[in-house]
Amino acid sequence: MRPSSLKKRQRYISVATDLFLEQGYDGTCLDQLIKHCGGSKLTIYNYFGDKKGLLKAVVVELTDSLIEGLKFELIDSDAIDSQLMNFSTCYIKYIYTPELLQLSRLVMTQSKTDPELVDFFLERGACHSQAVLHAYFKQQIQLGRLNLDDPFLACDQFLGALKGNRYFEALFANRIPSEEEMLRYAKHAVDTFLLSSK
Amino acid sequence: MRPSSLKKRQRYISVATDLFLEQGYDGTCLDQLIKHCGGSKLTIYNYFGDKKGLLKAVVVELTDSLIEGLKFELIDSDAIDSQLMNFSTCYIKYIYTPELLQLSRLVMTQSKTDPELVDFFLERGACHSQAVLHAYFKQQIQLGRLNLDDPFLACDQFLGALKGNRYFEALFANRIPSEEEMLRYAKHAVDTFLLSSK
DNA sequence: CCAATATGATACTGTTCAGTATCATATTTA
DNA sequence: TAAATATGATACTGAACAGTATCATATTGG
Repeated sequence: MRPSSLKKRQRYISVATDLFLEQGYDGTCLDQLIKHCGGSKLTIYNYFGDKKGLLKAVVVELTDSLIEGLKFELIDSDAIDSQLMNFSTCYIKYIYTPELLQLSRLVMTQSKTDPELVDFFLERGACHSQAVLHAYFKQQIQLGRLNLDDPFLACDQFLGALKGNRYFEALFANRIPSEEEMLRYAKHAVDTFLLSSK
Repeated sequence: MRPSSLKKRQRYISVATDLFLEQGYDGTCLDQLIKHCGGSKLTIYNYFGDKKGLLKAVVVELTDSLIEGLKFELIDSDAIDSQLMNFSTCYIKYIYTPELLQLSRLVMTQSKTDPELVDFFLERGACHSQAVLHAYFKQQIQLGRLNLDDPFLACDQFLGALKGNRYFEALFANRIPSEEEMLRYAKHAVDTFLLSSK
């Protein structure tokens, strides 16, 4: 690839992201991508191999970028209540990010044709979140600030509670709660969790 | 429609269910359906209008049948612990039913082209489960056996905890836990919940 | 500057498939 | 039984689209 082509490649990925998220994989044809970006099919096939390769590039890039949204500041001196609340609001905003919801639907449509893509997506999404929280739980247990029989399961179910049954309405029908509601969900989940683990 | 055609119509739905669940909506063509069932396209179009109509019929029938799996026996004299455990094991087996997972993926692929179908599916799935549990919670609160500030949210998050983060691995990648694991999940969720609400 | 190569523009190929058309045959109802 | 109608068998139409082919042009490294 030519040095001058790097930008063009990025632009393909960026526009393909918009199109795939908005119209789905099958709903997007490569001619449409070219209409937006210029270039030609030959170039796209040089860069990405085939349409699936383009999708993979889109998913890699987007998961990378979304994962940034899960970074939260942990102030050591804070009580566990506010630390958990901190994580939870961050997590709940993350899972309701419109792009993540669209991406989830996009990836799921590939579960039959590209299971590896689904695995990749889960690795960088659900599994990663859980690893972050799990590390925190184990730390707090060692510090004696938390008491959990089964930290892994506690983690799994606490994240489940944060999503709630409500999350499926967002995932399937794209109905996203207001930020105010998200905070309510987070608070309720944290309160309930702490009542059961102190 | 002829009286003698009712069976044939049922057979179309039944075979289409298998094909759609196994191969997806776009992955299934009507000629394939006819290969299995006999008949002809004209008949299919008479019965269902178009391919989407067939899908709708499949979803209606399958949600109806799946919802039966959520019936559980409630013994009044039982303690709330065992009643909740009863519901929870039933619920968790329900959500991990292979057909429901396949159906969920099938319906989600239609979120852009047929949002009404998605609403219908949510109504008969997630919303219905929540209504069942919510009714039970309110009853138990009135009986003074349960203490919840916000029964609706408690319900939402208890169902979320039962699903856990783990559920997404099943939904996206079709990795289904063993029955033994399901029972562990249910027990942990119930124990945690009761610790926080008594 | 020049050969090697990447790209742009465009047209083409081959396939898949929903939906339609046709006509002969079977079923129903009156 | 006869007219009306539903079905079966089959072929067809038209559109969509991934992937390929071709050739002229632009960019690169040596």
